[in-house]
Amino acid sequence: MGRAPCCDKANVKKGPWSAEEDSKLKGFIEKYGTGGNWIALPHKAGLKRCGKSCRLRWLNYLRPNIKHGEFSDAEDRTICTLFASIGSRWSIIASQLPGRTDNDIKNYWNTKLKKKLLGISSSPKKSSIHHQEQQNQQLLFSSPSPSLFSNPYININATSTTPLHKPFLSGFNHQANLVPISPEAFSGSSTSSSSSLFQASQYQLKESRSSAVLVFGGDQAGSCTQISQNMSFDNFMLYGSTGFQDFSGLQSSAPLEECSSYGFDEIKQILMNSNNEFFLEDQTVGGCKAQWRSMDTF
DNA sequence: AAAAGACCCAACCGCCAGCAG
DNA sequence: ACTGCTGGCGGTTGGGTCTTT
Repeated sequence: MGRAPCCDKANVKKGPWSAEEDSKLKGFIEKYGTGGNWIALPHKAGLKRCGKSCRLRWLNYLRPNIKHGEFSDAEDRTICTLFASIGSRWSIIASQLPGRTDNDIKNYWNTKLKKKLLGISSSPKKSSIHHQEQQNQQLLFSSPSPSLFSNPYININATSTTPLHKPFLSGFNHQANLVPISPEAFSGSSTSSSSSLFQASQYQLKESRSSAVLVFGGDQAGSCTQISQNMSFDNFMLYGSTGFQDFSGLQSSAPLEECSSYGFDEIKQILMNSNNEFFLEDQTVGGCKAQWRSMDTF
């Protein structure tokens, strides 16, 4: 036997909300709050709606300070970066964009941003899509053009031959106001050892407020190959895991500058010369095999 | 001008985790 | 420990609108 429905479906209205319904719901919540019970709310507010429907309407439309309309470039970048890092965790992504709802971002991603990143025009002929993707891929993978590093939408991903955690770190620079992602954001994808690593990463993020962080891997806090100089690298995201499975040595917390084995120019050169794959050898622990790919893998 | 196709987005659906009894 | 309920979430849908033919 299935679960009992949350409401009497025969007696609830469905479909678009009327202005009168909006007004009733808004007025009630502003006056009494939700009372922590959405199921009972519609009856109290005099609405013939399912509680879930009321909740959705409030959260996505009626709630104060909801931002509607065009997404800014900064918002685009934040969405891209987070999507590359944590995937379709829309509620988490929304929490980094004040005024935006998860539904809004999800719709925006599915209808516009994804296409924008792939360089697909708004009304492509079907046969041209594949060709366009191929072109994009070619551009990302083979061109050593400097434009590669000024394209705000390029994503770089790293994977290990023996993946342990995905992702173990995500660093992003949202304007000057960097907001570290909490370990809870990755529940289900982390282990105790990666949690320890994450704590170190969080510290590093805070310390590099005005610059981007690139981490390739490592089995100790101070051994991650990373770049944190003042460079316009805030559009790049790379994550991966080390080939080492033993995280027990996690205890050092070397300053950022000291644990960088590679400079920006070196990384740039490696990426330009790579054939979709490269191996980074960290002076401390060995290294990690990393790959990068174009956005069409999303 | 009309039909067809594409796009957009509000809303729904079903699953899952957490909690209370 | 088990069960049922609720809130929260992500995926999907459907219908209105816009664009193209």
